[in-house]
Amino acid sequence: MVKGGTKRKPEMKKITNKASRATTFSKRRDGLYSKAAQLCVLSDAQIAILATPSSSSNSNASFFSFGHSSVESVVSAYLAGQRLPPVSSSRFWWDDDKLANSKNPEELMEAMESMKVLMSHLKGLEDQTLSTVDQSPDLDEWSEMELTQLLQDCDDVPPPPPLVSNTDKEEEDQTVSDNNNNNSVSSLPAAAEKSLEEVTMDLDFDTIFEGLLSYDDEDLFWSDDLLFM
Amino acid sequence: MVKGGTKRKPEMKKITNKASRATTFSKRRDGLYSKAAQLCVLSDAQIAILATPSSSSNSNASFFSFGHSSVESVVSAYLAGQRLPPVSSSRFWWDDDKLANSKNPEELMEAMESMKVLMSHLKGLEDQTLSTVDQSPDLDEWSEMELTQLLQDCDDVPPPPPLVSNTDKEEEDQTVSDNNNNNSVSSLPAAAEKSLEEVTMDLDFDTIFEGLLSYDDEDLFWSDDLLFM
DNA sequence: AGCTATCAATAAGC
DNA sequence: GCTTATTGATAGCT
Repeated sequence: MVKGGTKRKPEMKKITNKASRATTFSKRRDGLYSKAAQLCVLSDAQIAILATPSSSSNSNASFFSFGHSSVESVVSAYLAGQRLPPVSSSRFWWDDDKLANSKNPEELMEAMESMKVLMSHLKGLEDQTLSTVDQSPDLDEWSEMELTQLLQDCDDVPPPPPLVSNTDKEEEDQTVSDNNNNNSVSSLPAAAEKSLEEVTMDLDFDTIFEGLLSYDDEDLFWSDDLLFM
Repeated sequence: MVKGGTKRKPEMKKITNKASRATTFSKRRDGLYSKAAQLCVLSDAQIAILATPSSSSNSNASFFSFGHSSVESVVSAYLAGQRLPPVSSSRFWWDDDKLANSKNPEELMEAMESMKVLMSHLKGLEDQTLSTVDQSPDLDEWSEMELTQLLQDCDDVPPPPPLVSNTDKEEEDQTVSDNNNNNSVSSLPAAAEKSLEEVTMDLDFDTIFEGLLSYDDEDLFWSDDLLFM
């Protein structure tokens, strides 16, 4: 039969079939990242994209960053996003209303400490991997090293339970520090059980590269700002 | 003559002509936001995009958010991004290396305070505008109210100068608290001099809507999660 | 800002 | 995952 040609203008509403929805999300997200990468190269811009699939999906949230952004700022934002309960209305715990309204200095200090610890670990992570990154663009190699440390660090960083509001509508919501919760859309401990290749996939660095490299090689341009990747 | 038809496959490298680069950035950014909005509707996903044009451009950074994200988390992230010097390698001041390595409790507390003030003001902003938002989808109306407060708040929030690293290569870099610095890519005080419509443009809420509404009306679907906008 | 010829993204089917 | 007809995005022009 014809392999294409049956394509019709899709209705702009939520795709009911779960498998189709996941496929569409994956395809279109790749397209979105590719577009963003092109825009960055053409216009010398900085772009960051955070994409979280619907909670009924099995895939994890992925983060995309391009331009001048450093690796650790990407990972930092990614990590920070991971610390949320699946259906929280605020994307980062420091956006939480309780924290915004808090008059308790200790609570604020605790939040700041959590952030400091997170950043310190990310900084150490950077120092540890910098030499490998600079000499080779081999993603799998340094991603493995980075992620090993990343996942290790994650267990060491105390999450700030009093700062994360309990979501009103999620009955099965457990504590943030529950490391064995596989139902979480994108908990790091769950991710640790996957192969490192899969985790790298979730970070979508390879998707970014595929998108860029799919362009004709002779047309491809690497600016200094992109070389750190 | 023919109006189209001269299009050729563009080289994937930085566009040298400044005007063309700005045009391309604007067009492709709109396309990117439109794609993101479609992906959100089709796949029930949450997407956030932060796009900063090249520093030689006159246009401001814009932020895009869709899905479950609340308005204030969008504005919060937008505001936070604005507080950076133009060519800083870290996107948010709390990602700064100095802060990450700091052993000074006062410095950390100061950072936390800045963040708290920022969030408190954004919370108050939300309370003030909530009634207007709920009853009407008229963007210009509540955006004007919100932005008036937003710009007011901005002057009240003390920036954290010791926490922002001095960029190595920017000689003309001034202090962050210099409210009259028009060379800043996207300083809020500079934005305040524009009409409120233009500022709203920078926030790109209307672009988002245009993108969605350009679809055939009968095919358009509004989920509950989108109604808050 | 608007137009249209090209070219890229992708929905449906293997 | 791979393929291809179709739809959508957009470069160059005005």
